Amino acid sequence: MPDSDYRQRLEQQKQASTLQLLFKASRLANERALELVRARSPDTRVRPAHTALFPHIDLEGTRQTVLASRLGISKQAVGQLVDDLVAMGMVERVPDPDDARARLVCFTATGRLALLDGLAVLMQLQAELEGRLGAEVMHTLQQNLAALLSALEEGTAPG
Amino acid sequence: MPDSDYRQRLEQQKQASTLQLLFKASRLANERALELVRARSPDTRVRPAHTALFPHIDLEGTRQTVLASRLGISKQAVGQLVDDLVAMGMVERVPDPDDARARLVCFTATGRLALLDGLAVLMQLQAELEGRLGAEVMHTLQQNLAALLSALEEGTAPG
DNA sequence: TCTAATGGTAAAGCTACTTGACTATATCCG
DNA sequence: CGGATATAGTCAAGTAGCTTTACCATTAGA
Repeated sequence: MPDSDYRQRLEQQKQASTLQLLFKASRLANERALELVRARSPDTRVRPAHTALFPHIDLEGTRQTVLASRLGISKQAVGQLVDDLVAMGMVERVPDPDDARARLVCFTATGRLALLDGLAVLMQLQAELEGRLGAEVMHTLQQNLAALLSALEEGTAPG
Repeated sequence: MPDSDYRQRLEQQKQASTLQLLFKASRLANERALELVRARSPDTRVRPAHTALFPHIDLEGTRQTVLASRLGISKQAVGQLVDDLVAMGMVERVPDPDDARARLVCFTATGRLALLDGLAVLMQLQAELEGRLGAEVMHTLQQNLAALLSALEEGTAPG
């Protein structure tokens, strides 16, 4: 393969790199959010994987299997994260009245406060980014990401 | 805290979830790409972390520290990935004529073919998504992601 | 009522990193 | 020139965030 061909393909790659942008942006945003959390409460033991769970826990409690499917991860992974959150006093597992196998993951009072605090961090970062990008870009980005997400979910579901 | 307040905050969270969309989309796209790779060559030992390196390796070779900074990960992490790729015969480490400490990571002939093959996979996925979202959405998504990325990089650099 | 599905746990392993400590070479400077 | 400091890379160990496999308890369906 001559160099010229190779270089040409590399050019194509650059054009095809939306997905790589996605990966890198995700990584960086994650890191940045973690920085903010640590700056705000340096002794926190809550990690992003935990906070990712938070918005999916309903007020009346949510089963772990439901959390797993909402997050797109295994129920065991959810179990581990919930274990951690229970140890931190953020959530508790209460028996599900409708099914003796199941338990509902519910926030404690502490957990709710932490949720709101975490929310504040996310909004801070979001506001920071919006300040640089403009509200419109931020808005269309959200729309397009949502579309991308559903396209990705569509793609795997029927297979 | 009354429930009504709590519910209201949750609504805010939903609005503030661009970043969570980003995280989830990134995860899914990664998985989808991996599926495609495995469908194409079931016995491959190359993983996404390896292929992420590929577009950053220049034709004339690239130092590991440079790769690390381009990818935003530690030089040790790059070292590990390059170790793997060397074992697979994809790349080789050649001495840097300008610096006896350094070595240049270069593609082997095998590596170049693998690169082009991986590129094809990425473009396939990209085309698949573009088919669902439309070229325009895909294009603005790329633009916006690039903007987001530079905003994120700006944010950490001066700190 | 037997069977299959579902909710969850236990244990181990894997990927993709990180940190800290170290060596070898290079560069700047008095 | 010599010495401090920076840089390229390696080695070893640890961590985060999952997964897979195996299993138990309960429930739902034929």
